[in-house]
Amino acid sequence: MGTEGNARAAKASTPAKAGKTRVGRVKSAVSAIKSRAIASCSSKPDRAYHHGDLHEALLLAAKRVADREGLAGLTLRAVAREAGVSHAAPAHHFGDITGLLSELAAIGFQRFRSAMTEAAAKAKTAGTSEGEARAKAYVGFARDNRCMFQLMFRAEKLDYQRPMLQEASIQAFENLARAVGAKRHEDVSPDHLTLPQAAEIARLWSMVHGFALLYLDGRLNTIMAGLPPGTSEETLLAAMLKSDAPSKS
Amino acid sequence: MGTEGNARAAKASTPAKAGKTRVGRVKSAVSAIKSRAIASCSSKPDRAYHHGDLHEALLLAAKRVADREGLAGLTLRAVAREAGVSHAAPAHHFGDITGLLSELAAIGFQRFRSAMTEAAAKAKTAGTSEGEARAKAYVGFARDNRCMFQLMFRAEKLDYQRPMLQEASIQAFENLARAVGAKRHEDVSPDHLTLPQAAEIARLWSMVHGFALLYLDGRLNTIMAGLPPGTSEETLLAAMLKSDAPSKS
DNA sequence: TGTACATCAGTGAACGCGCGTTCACTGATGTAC
DNA sequence: TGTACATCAGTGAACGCGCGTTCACTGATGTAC
Repeated sequence: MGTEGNARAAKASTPAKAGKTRVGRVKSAVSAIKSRAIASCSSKPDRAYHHGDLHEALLLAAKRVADREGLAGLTLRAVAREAGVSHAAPAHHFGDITGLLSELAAIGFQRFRSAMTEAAAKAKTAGTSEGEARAKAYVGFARDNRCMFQLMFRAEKLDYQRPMLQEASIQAFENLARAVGAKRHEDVSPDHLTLPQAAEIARLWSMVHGFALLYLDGRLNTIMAGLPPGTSEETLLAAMLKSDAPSKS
Repeated sequence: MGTEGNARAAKASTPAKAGKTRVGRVKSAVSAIKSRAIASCSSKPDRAYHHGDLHEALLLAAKRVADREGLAGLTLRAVAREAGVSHAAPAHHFGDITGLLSELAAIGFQRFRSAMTEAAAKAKTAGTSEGEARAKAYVGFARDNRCMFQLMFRAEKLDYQRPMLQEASIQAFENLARAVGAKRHEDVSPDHLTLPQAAEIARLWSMVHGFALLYLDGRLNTIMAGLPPGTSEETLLAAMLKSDAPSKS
């Protein structure tokens, strides 16, 4: 066992946090982002006193709780129940609820970025619009991972000082910036933006983010109600993207 | 008992209806929307055992609590404390926390709509862009009423079945639809939209809504960090709106 | 090979907290007479 | 004018709930010898 245990050797000298998180402080180091945690449903054999990889199991459990109970039901105790361990166990790994949520959100950002990158790659080979594919993947991720998405963009629940989350979210953003750069046939550096570049990033991001959130909160129903019956959100999204301004370079 | 030693004023006795909310059930009728509740900071004289207008006072208190403590701190007991009444009092007026939040959100939608309408009117007389004025008012409202805005668009906390909230939010939407119609020089009926009309409503709404939320959650900082120091969110918003597609009619 | 030992992941009982809800009660009020 | 009364807004004590946190403890594990 001790699949992660060796990480202990590499004592986390990350200056960010003091000793609250006992186990987790090491595992949540930047490099430790484990996207597999959520993606793969590991079939563990019966576990004994020592779980083996409770850290990952807790993240899986948290995802399940979020999907089932919503964000409000996502507590340390609920996650422990879901994972079948004592309610004090999660605190060992994540310190507190913010630690758990921040790591969960970090994994979410990773998967989010992958979803968009893959969609863009597929569009490229298919010869369709990369930007549109990315936008659809953005909204699709929000739809299929409702709670995860809400969590990722709900600053009050997260600690963006945690390097793991910070890095994951910044990478997702840089991906977006680069995509806009490609669209404009410019070399867009996220660190040095011109106002027109920033405006276009903001415009595309806001548009697709707003659409996703209005959709999740059911506010788009007000629009859908005025359209012919049977029209789907996908149709509306596609029409919206088509009506969007062409990139000016 | 009456340890508070406060005032009384007029009285709002009204016949009863059915339902959980004892007092509130009547007051929360559709027509009873009192935007003054939040707008005016009434300076009541000392009230006695009977408050006079505790219903309104509780809404005022709720707004203050939300501004100070955030959405998570907005509980029936906190509102009661803020208003200086017993913790059981709010249940008399709102039935439960959802009742209080829904009514608060309804008032928010009213003020929200007014803010945009007034901004558009001012722009009209000043000869500047009405649409841009509306968009700036949208984001400005979110900035100045952070928690209220979050509440208004956080479906999980609200009961949109309540007529007061339903009506207020629908009116806000119809206003938006009409504004888009004016921009397109078309007669836009929210009940019968063409797909291009719906797409433009969705595009503008999503854009401005997404911008507001990304701003509130601090996500725009990632963009701002790439711009010359001192650039404000207002500048970015203005640039974004300028880069937006001209309405096609 | 076996044994002794240090490590530490995970347990479970206990604690205090703030919450929503309930309910018998209090007392201010308007109104009927 | 005064009195009696019904109404009901607001009180405050009590209850149960789920939460996070703490901490002494348990026992599986790897390793040194």
